[in-house]
Amino acid sequence: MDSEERLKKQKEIVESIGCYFDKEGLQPIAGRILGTLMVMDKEQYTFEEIVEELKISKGSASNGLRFLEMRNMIEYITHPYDRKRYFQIKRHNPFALIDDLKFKLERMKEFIEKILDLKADKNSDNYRFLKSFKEIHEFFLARIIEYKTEYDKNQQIKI
Amino acid sequence: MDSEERLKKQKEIVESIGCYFDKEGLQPIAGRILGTLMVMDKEQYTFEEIVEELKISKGSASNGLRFLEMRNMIEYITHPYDRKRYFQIKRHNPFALIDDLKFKLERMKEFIEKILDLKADKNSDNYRFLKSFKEIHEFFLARIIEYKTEYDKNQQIKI
DNA sequence: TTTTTTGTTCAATATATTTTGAACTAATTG
DNA sequence: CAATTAGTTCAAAATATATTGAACAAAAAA
Repeated sequence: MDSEERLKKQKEIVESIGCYFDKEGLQPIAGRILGTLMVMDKEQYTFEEIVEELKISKGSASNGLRFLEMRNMIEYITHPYDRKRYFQIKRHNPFALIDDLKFKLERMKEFIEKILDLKADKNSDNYRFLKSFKEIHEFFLARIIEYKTEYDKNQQIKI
Repeated sequence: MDSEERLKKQKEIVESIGCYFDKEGLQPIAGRILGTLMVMDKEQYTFEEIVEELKISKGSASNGLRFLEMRNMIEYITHPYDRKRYFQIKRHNPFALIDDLKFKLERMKEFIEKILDLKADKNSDNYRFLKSFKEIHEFFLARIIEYKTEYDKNQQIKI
């Protein structure tokens, strides 16, 4: 595969990643910025390079980068005697998706507990369903920590 | 706690569940409908009852109910000689959140494989990070099936 | 057949989100 | 000090999404 063909394919993936994250609740431009930082061979982009690469306004770039930074998806580094910021994907939370599930499970569990508490009929179909639903949440929550530990252990063996 | 007080608290939870699902990408009205079906003591609502309970237009109710049905979050049952549809929360997929994670992990894994494949430098920081990211995805994916099986086994012992 | 019930559909309105672009700031360079 | 660099901010425009309400449809009841 020649360099030009690869570049074309990479830009296609940037777009499809953009779409994906768009559906996940990112702004379209934020999705494309993230895609660019993940996919392209260049590992660090300055503000101005993002503006050029994606052909967007400075305002949008500023907004999108702040958005991604706040969501902990990117970060920037700086160099001495250089005011530019070099943006790159944040490389230190590979558990993001799993942590996200953990958060949702916890949140949902809280809701369900309140709901159960307020139900008049503790024998109703909804009561029983929600109770078993809560138990599944607890079951998976209890294991998420285990899995992380197990994964870390596996990693150490590899090293 | 008297009945009136309980009702008030239940309606509060309906609102907070509505907000939560709103952030998760549901329409505000859909979130409230779902909340109502989860929280209130009444287990089945007709179209008209939803309209009254939430004080919304018929169009919104029609739209919200269709939306929730398509997302497999509610269902309706009917009775002979009765044209009304009785809506209730869908009680048969307690693994929804977990299945959702599974889907996301699979989706992300596909993206990452494509990205890795197209990277020019297989020794770059991003390449190595994304590779370990992919491995975590595979690790958890492999376990999700196990967990379901394990959970089902636990349930059978209980019964 | 006419009326009522139980909805759906769709155009218009309301609301929220994204994006731009111009004006601005603060630091650095000449 | 003036000019340049590297952005941020914010109001306005563009776009997308949600909601309403009126008109409609299909089945059942009168």
